[in-house]
Amino acid sequence: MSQKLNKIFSALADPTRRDILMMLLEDDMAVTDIADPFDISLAAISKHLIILTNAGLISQERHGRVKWCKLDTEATHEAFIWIQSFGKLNPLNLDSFEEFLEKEKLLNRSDLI
Amino acid sequence: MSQKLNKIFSALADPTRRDILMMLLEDDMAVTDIADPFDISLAAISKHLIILTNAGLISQERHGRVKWCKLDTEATHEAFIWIQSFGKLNPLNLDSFEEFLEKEKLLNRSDLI
DNA sequence: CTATTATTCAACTATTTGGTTGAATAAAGT
DNA sequence: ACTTTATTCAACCAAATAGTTGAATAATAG
Repeated sequence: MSQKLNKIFSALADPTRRDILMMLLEDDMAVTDIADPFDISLAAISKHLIILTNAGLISQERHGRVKWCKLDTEATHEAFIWIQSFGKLNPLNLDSFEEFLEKEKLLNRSDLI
Repeated sequence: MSQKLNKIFSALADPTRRDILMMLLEDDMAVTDIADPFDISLAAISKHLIILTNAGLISQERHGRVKWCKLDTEATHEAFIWIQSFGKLNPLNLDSFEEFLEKEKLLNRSDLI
């Protein structure tokens, strides 16, 4: 469990990997398509995807020569309940990620860097 | 915001730091007392505390020569809502961390390593 | 069969991380 | 004043991380 949380949180610690997860919120994607918007090599993206897979945050399935990546919410759930255990939190009932982003923009504008 | 999440998640990625946070759930503590149960140097613990502070996960307040550390749930909250934005999660209503741990033991015993 | 496309491997590099030790600072206790 | 206690600083080290490039593998298309 500790090992698993290590992997989950260090996977989430990288902004490229968080971006990838957000892209996968919209739809499952192939490795090359995931790499497209980024300015780093395909090999680097491939490594990120392996890290996300080992953390259980995504799963990959090969179909022919294309490897499809999809979100796997189970690990996310695990991190979620770990954090929630700290209590004193206000769980939100957001219907969508867009709503979340909007609130972030309004509340934390100073913080965007 | 991205910067802040980088710091929060990489702070949470280290098991020593997560242990420290769990200790602080019980009560505020001085640096030396936090270091006591660990097998690493006081200087190493001091560094961990600086990382937790920079991530906003704890706050430190000096009283005389003793520096008291306390949980700061705001940053935790931020990570929480980020993760929650992935949806498809089952927020739990745990009354205590003990209850959380018990469930973890029962459900994930295979996973303790 | 050959070329193209999708993905990963291998070797390498620079930077970051988590640890060490010994010295430094700062506040209290005697 | 001197000693002890609490914490951090500085310099160092080993291992991990995120990136690179070029070659390798594997499946599809022509």
